[in-house]
Amino acid sequence: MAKRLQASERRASILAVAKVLFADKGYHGVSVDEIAVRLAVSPAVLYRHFSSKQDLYEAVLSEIACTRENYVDVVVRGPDDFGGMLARMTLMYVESVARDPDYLRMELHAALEGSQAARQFFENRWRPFADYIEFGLGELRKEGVATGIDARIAALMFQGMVREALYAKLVYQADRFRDHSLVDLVKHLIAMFLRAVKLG
Amino acid sequence: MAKRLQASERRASILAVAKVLFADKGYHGVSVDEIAVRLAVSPAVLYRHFSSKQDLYEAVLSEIACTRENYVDVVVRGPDDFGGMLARMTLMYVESVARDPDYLRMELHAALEGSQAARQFFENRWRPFADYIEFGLGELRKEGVATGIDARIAALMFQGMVREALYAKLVYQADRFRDHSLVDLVKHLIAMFLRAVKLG
DNA sequence: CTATCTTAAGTAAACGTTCACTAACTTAAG
DNA sequence: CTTAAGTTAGTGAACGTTTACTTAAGATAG
Repeated sequence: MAKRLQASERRASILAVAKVLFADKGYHGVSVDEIAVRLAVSPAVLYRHFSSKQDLYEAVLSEIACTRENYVDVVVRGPDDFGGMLARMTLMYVESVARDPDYLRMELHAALEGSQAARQFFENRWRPFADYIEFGLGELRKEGVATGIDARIAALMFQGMVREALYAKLVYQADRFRDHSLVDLVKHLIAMFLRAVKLG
Repeated sequence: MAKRLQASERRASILAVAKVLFADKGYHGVSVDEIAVRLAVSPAVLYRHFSSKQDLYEAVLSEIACTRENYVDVVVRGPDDFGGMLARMTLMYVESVARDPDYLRMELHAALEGSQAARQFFENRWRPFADYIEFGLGELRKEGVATGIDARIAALMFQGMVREALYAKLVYQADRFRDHSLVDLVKHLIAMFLRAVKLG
């Protein structure tokens, strides 16, 4: 018999194992038995904590989707120029993703499935950047700089380039970039982005 | 009984139907029976033309992955400045993807599965851009412009921003960009990219 | 006729899920 | 402090379904 855990601990352990497997192979790629085997527990245990496989999957998805970065520290500590702040926010985000790449894969799965969670991923993970860029460029325009830029499209560009760096390093593991660390890559990209919005 | 087709026509019709379904739901999300039903044919027909479900999937994947754009027209017709050429190539690519969004989804599936095809997708679809950017920036540097840019990272940025635009419009269908056509979006992005590499 | 293609009707294995049951812990009366 | 009753966590086999795949017989064009 498997070790007896408190309901809350067991639930957490199921979520942790399911997350790794679902991130790796997607919903249909993982069987309930496989999850149970990894937990060294019988399949029925899963149904004590989740009403169905789908329910477990959605719990995994929403746990990841609902995680938000707290950028307060980043805003407080350091100069408040647009580029510097954006760089600090981005590096914080990128480093947190690098620590847990399963997040990236789950985001992709959610996007392909068109699930509700895909929207949450955007709201909690990317929206802060889009908002900061739209706001920041708006302020700068009042000062007569960064004029003639569509802030929304700039935010799209930013999101795309950061995402591509994350994919290249964490999903594709393209060895074209073996000489650049992820942080290094992101710093280059931000410098280029600032030029793109006429702040370089 | 279903209409009798020549082997080659039947094979092609199977590939066409399987492509739509696999692009939509991924390998494990589609059953052999489902494909057969859509073809109005019995499952055994599939096994006459493909040795297994996996074999059929790989045929779909490699058919898409091996498609290459022919950029000759684009290179010949029009001025040969770096920005103009890049824009024409990109628009040609983007329009071809818009005509067949299943390609995009299959590329994502392949990436998540880490399949061999993922490499082919890059080689046939994105590599031409990466190569053109690396070469073009190299030439420009000799003329003393666009200096101090890492061409490889610039190519990453370019790929990311184009991909993000495609996702936003074709996969996510984000209505933040309902006012911009895909072509419009891409033109803005290219203008920004040129500034990012000091050519704006 | 006959070679080729399609079909209906299967197979065994894997799937998600539920079941009757047992082991371990918690509680409170004697 | 014991001990019996009650509660929670876990088991493993079995359920009905769906899966990928096969076989043997029927239909049709050349």
